[in-house]
Amino acid sequence: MVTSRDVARVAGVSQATVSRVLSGGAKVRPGTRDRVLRALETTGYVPNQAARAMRTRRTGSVGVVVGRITNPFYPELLTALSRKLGAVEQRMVLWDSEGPGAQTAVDAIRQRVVDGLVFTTATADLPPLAQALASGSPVVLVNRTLAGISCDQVTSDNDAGGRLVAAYLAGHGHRRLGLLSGPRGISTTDERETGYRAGLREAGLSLPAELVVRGEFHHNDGYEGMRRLLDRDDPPSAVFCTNDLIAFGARDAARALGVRVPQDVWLVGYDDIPMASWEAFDLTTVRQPIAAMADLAVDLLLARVEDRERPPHTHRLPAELVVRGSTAGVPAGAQSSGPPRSSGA
Amino acid sequence: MVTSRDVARVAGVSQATVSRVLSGGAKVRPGTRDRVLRALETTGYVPNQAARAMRTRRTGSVGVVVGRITNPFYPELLTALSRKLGAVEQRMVLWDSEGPGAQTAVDAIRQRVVDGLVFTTATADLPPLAQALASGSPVVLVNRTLAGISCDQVTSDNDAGGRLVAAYLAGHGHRRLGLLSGPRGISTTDERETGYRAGLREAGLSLPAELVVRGEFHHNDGYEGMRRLLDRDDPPSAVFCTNDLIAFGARDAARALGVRVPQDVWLVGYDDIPMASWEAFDLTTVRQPIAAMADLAVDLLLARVEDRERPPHTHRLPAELVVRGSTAGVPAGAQSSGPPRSSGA
DNA sequence: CTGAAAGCGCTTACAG
DNA sequence: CTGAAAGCGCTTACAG
Repeated sequence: MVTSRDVARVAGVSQATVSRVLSGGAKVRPGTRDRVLRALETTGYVPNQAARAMRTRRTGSVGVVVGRITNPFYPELLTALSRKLGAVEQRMVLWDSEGPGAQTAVDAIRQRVVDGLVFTTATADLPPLAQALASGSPVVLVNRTLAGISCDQVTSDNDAGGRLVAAYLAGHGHRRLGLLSGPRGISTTDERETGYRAGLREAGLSLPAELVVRGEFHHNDGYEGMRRLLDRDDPPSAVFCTNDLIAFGARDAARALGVRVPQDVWLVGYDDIPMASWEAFDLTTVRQPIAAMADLAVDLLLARVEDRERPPHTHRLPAELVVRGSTAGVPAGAQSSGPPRSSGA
Repeated sequence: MVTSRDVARVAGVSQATVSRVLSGGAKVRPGTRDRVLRALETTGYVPNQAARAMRTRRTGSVGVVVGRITNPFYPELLTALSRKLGAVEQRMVLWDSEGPGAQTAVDAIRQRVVDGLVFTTATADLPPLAQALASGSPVVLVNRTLAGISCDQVTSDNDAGGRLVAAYLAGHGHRRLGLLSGPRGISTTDERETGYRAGLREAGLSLPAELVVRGEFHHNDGYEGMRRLLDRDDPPSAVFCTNDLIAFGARDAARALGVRVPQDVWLVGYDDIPMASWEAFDLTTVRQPIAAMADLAVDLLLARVEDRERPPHTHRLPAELVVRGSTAGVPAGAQSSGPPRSSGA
């Protein structure tokens, strides 16, 4: 393995000078620089990152904690984070938040393996996260956020997204509305639900408790939840699912029961993952600005690595409704259209 | 930040003794060990990984290069790799093979950021991979393999998988068969196609050139390819898609054209990603042993990190046919059933 | 502008 | 069994 000392010998300079040429910042006479550059070339030198990290206290790596890789939203977010990190020349060290991953990730900051951490699935009772925050480690939350903690956070405006859906459905004459969601206590879906309820209220509608079904965030939960709604004597004419995966399950349940979408029931999801546009689902959904969220999260984290004292902020980026075939109308307000036929299930 | 020197002072021993207690291997008198252990506890010491890496020339991290995160197979493989790496207490540094990721990953070995690299999307003309192999860096290929290179490789037996599909379809009376695949030159799908052709040949059947459509590996490629097959006067009665994503696209195309699956056409995929079992697709497919592949790949890589001279091997793990609703029969041989009605498209 | 030197925080021969 | 010391490969004051 070739070291900066080897390069120095070839260039006929001191090892420190090689380091200066590499760093770019320091003043080096052009002739000297050229000799070093040539020596760098001939030796094929690559700096030892471990040594550099020890001296500079910067690893050039960022930790990312993702969960539920089974939800295709996370691979999307992961890709966006990976792209951004590559663009700012940072490496990505990845952990799964299921299992001991979160703790290992937090340890990695103290071990000087990463400079900071991006959490994508923060929950209130995540001890490792609390520990990281208590020790002042650079941490940013993206996607899921946590109220009342001092930490940079990035989310899309889930409340506004839920309102968009409510306004859209109410604006198209729906009066009997359902909700399929995940467990409580998760910021994203809680906020979407809150916005949805608020939007319905403003339209003079309410969300009957019997038309709200909660499960986990899997396809099967949407499937079972939708069955329950459609098995009723008084099923909803439109159902909002707080993420696309649940909506896919719901769509499949409707298919299995012979209930047509959108003729018999409208379906709206949330996330706009790529599958949402597939023919099988053709799902109206709320699109999160994933790339912008990832970019901002990384920028905030790196800023905090440089300055741990900067005041933390929570950022809510706007989301937009994407209308597809699972609802049969243009967005409310853009054009009027009659209410859909009520469900025949 | 607390160092091993701080721990030593608290314990009243030398810094070297702290290091010995930490390493576990060295002999330390029980009383001394206890004092160090207590000091470790009270100080909350965490070893600096950068310093350790510099001394030991082991980073405790493995690089993983994944591509096409848009194909849900890769998140599955990634999860399996992540799980295995966690189990052997290795960190995962992730790069996307699209863009400069592969080169950055290879550089990371020389930079001593990772001890070795797992490639999941090797292709013959990947210069960074060639470079890594030429320099003798620890590298293992999983999923996609490359013939004629000296490197540990792990794949499922794609050839046998393709044969399974051919035997199954031929055994159920299909005589006019189609193939939807990706571009040539990728080991996985090439081998599946080869096996499929061989299996058909053995059953006395051939694969007409006009019933073979190639695209990329996206949903839309399957969609367009299936349209072309179904638009023919003489469409196939069964179509093998060399991965599930293509099969989903094909399924959606059939749906759009009003062609029923499996009544009008049988559909078989490859991978058995979780979505394959969703109602919308209910896809007969070939299941790859992803966890076993990931486990083996990591074991091989770590073995090579310890001994770069060990002879490389290519491992092919068995795959199995999973029968679902996109074909209307139990596996050939298990029970006889008549041929399906021919396509009405 | 450049070199000699210190030091980042460990591990591991080398003595004793 | 334990300590003093060397050294992994860098960066960055400190002199000059």
